[in-house]
Amino acid sequence: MSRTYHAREFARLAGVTVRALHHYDRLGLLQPSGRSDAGYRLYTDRDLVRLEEIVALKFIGFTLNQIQELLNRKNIDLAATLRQQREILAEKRHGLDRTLQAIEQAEQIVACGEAADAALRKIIEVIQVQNKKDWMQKYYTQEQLDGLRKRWSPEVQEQSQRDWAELAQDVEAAIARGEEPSGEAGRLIAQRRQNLIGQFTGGDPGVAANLQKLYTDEANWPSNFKRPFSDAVNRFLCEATKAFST
Amino acid sequence: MSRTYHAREFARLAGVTVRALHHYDRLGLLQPSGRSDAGYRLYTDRDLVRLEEIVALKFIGFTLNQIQELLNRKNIDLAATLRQQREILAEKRHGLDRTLQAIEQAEQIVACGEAADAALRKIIEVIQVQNKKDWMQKYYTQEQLDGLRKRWSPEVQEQSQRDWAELAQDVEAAIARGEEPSGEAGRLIAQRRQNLIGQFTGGDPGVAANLQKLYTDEANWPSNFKRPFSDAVNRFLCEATKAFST
DNA sequence: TGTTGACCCTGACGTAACGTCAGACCTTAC
DNA sequence: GTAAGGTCTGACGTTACGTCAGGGTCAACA
Repeated sequence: MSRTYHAREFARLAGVTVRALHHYDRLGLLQPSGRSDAGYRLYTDRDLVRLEEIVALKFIGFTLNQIQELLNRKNIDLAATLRQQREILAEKRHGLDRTLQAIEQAEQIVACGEAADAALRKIIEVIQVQNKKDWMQKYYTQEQLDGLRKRWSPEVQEQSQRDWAELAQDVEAAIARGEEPSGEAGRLIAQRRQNLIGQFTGGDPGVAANLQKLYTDEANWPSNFKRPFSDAVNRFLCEATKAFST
Repeated sequence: MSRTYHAREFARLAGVTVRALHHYDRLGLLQPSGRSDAGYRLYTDRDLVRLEEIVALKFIGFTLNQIQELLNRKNIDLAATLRQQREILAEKRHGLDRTLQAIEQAEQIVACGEAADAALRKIIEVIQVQNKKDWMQKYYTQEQLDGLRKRWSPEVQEQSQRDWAELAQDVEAAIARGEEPSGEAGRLIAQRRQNLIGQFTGGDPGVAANLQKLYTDEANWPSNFKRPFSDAVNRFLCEATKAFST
């Protein structure tokens, strides 16, 4: 009843190649039930079941090593395995989405008639922004991130970027005019800084604390992370804040 | 003005490793502008521009070989390049989506308390269905596929599958009773077949013609494509159709 | 001057999952 | 007997580097 198959026929049953069968054989992942006198591999229906399991697990993204472990250890928790694999693939898809966004933004720039290197720079920027995001997320709890996402729409974000840039300019101007951080100009600037930070934290002291932690941890910043202010501006801001912290 | 960088420093500027720089050097993808007396690689700001281009192109999914071609050939059509790459990535994401769906269906089966192999078989089934879809799509034009998608909801599809299965059973019964394809039973069956095909084609003669082409092209069917009817049923259907084709 | 520690070099091997020869053997049909 | 088609093993190629291993360089410090 249980007939045997030669390599080619058996391979076609599961939609793989003969060479793949050789490969699985050498790995010990699927060894044929027997050999003919001439040394030909002879597979059976039981082998087919195993091969189909292998194909299925490979399809959902496991490596051959993982499959070997899964199939050897007898009582696999398939539910957990599937969930874990689903999460990994979902993460991958998320990464693809972000890459696609980067390309789309670059295409926009090309469409606007900009030069090629401007578009490539845009991609680099998107990469860096995303790296930055990933890295910053480590500093906040999941709830804080959820709150931030609600509060921090792209428009708000852009406005905030402009506000900070303007603040930086004004600080430079103040320094150029020889103002002291402890003077009236310093007070105004410290206040504006307070407001901007408040906008970001949304009044949440936990977020504020973590922002502080992130900011003072400069030693651990990723290398290609550009610092927001020049040293001089930074010092002025610090001094002003110290002088007028309520 | 234009200072030079040693490997480590230069690598950090673009967020890559020293070993990657060695690699790009050997490939000729990015050769340092100079070497120190001791043989150390010396990179310049111009090298940095190139490295950043490389990183950007790599990020959006090009291989190093492709990048080399792109950067060497001077006037790249970046717009076309980006579009093409976007399409490739979109296709990849689509594949991921389908894999995720397969996992979710398998999880459902596990959640229903079924055994592990039932879940894995489900995955295999999903793979085969998708392969089948991909393969069948080659036989229809884009417009025909659009029309089919509208007409062919999952429910309709399931109903159709049941109808075909029922028809096959009735044919087997007719054969068992010794009925002739040219008899009254054959006429009824030929009519039911006509109706089912009409349901699929939606009356579109182009779709009907391509379905016919697909069906008669059995020699080219993928190997793991299971044929819908047994030979006997198939023959009966053919004869009946021939006898009563209007 | 010698030494330490931080860099740098090249070359060779490893990775994952097979594909692609190359050289040799088996089977079967005409 | 031979020609066609299937099978075997072994070796190298693929991608983008990581990881040693063995050996040189540079700056500072004792």
